[in-house]
Amino acid sequence: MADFIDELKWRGMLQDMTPGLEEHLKKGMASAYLGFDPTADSLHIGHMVGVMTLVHFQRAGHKPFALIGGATGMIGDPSFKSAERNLLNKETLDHNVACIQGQLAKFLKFDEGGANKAELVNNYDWMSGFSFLDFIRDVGKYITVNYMMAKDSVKRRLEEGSGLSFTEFSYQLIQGYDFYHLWKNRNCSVQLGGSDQWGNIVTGTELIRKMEGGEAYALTVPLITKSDGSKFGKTEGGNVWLDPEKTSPYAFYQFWLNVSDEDAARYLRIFTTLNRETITELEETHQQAPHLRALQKELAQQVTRLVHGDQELETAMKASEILFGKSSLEDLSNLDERTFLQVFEGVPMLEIAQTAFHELDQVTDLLAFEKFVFPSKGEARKMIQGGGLSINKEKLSDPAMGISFSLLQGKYLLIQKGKKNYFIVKVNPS
RNA sequence: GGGGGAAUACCAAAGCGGCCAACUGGGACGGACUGUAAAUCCGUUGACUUAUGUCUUCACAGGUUCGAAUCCUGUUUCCCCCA
Repeated sequence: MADFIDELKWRGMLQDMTPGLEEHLKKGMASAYLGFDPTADSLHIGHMVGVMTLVHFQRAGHKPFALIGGATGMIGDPSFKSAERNLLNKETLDHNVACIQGQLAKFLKFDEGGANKAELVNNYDWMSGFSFLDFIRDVGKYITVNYMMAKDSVKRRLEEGSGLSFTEFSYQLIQGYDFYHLWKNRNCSVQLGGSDQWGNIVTGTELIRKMEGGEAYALTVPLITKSDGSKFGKTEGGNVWLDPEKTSPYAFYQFWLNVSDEDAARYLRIFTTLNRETITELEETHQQAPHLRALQKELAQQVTRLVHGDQELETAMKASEILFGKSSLEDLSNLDERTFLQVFEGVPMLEIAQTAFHELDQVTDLLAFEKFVFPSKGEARKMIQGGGLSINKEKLSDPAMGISFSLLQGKYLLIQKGKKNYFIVKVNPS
């Protein structure tokens, strides 16, 4: 069985750790936790680094806890104060917790894991009944304000002069208490987290030592970066979510496929469980034939399969093939309607009555119809003249041409603006 | 409070009476090339349109002129210098 620390090291996932952690883990099965904020009903790929850290922890024979910040998520928003809103919020949180748990189950073994099966805990369970007075007396007493203010996260805010509410200031104490609670009740001796969590985590180990003289450890993973300096995990459309409703498996697959060469090798180490030899091999393959993009393909397939399963991966690959491969009108015609709709799921679709459709004179009339593809005929014309428009995969050359395209499945037209922008026109009989 | 300067399209920045819908760079969007990449090259970038046309723009409101983004007056905002 792989050694957790070694594993993280070669994967480039080890930022920092407290002394003694390595020895501690060598003694036998240990437990660690990592927190997620239930701010939405889905995780996004930024969370996956944390998830994978837990995965490696479990694969190394240890017991992972995924902590959902039900309590911290609740106090995070000061506008939810009234009892009524609070209750509503609780429902949302429950919903979010349930969704996130479902997603985590794809990565971690919750049921069949045996002694080191994963567990989900929610800090709402132990924080909700904790009175403020009890908290500041039993917990706050052990940590000095001086200590808390020395944290980078706090220091920076003070220096910026942007202000820091007491609530935000106390956050590290609450997170510290979570660690204490799990250490005390669940024998959880390690907290994992992103490098930005170092200060909060260490407050926890400090609390454990002060309150009970106990020993606990911290380990952080580096922030995921992109080689061009832009923020990881964002596309023009926003976050890349794990929820297929929010980010289609196709878009998800495409995200990974489009990762730069430099990033691909790193991401392969971080986001997949492929072993060292396999990755090294892929890197060599890539070196010899970079245009084949072996790294990206493997990365996209691995991660999409992990998150969405084989079925969805297959559809995503098929869709990519049709959208970007050298597909023709013939290939399109050969698709059955179900596959067609699946491939073009999420593509804007305009429904148009047959009578109205036949009244259109030129292509530009169609393209500017209800401002669907273009806001004006002028723009449509310019795009056609620039050679940037295809219908049913066949490039248009004359802006003044009439409409004489064969409808796919007798009712669809596939309009393509540029390389990646698709639109579908559906002609309805009647 | 006194003196000087500036406001131009998504951003930056030319233009200083007609040749200006406005140079140029960036960005954005297309095309070629390619690896659905990078780099490079090309095109488009006020609106409607395709006629060698119309309309709306150069802080805002007026004025001079056949004609102004360009000159004059007032207003607003910003910058610099002196108190």
